[in-house]
Amino acid sequence: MSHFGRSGPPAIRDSYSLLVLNVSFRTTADDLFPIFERYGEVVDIYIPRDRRTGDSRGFAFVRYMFEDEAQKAVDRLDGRTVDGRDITVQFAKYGPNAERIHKGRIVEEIPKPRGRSRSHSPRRRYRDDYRDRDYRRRSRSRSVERYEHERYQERDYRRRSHSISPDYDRRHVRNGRSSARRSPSHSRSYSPTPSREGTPRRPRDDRAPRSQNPST
DNA sequence: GTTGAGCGTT
Repeated sequence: MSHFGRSGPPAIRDSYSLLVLNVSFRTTADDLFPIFERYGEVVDIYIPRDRRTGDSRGFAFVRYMFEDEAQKAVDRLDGRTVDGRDITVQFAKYGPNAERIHKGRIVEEIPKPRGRSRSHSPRRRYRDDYRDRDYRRRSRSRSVERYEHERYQERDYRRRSHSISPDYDRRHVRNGRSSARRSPSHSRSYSPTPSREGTPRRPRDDRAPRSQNPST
């Protein structure tokens, strides 16, 4: 019983999740199993891996059945040296579901949030406070900028990946420009994304200025 | 052969 996740992840609601950071890139679940298993019964261990390379991202998730064992593992394994690197063990959380997760485990269940409790709306206060700082505009603006930047980098990266050397190719075109004309038909096939020709260069520019209605 | 803040299912 060394392979976890092969048979599918166990019940999350019945297990505590621990996040192990700063682990080696070559560290596997089998390596962490005997280490975490000593402090409690590990129900599942999962290590996210890159879809491109297939290597581990450097962190893993370990699930315990009881919080006592999980807490002990965090206190014992946190800061411990594994595979030559000092790992960081702490309780994990499921992103947006973190609200329902406490100490890596779901503490509250929200089956039907339909009931609108006007008397109980503590979250609304946070929203108001967030808006008061006017950070939403700045935050979104910056996020968009970063997103555009990442997209550009990804596109450029793929293009370069297609060619061995962009400089060489560019210089080659300068000298042997007729070479490209020699095979115009093949030039089409070399296009990685032929559909991009008909794609507008500024999609967000078309919907931004005209359709913008801040006050409704 | 490399890297190092983070939050998860092929």
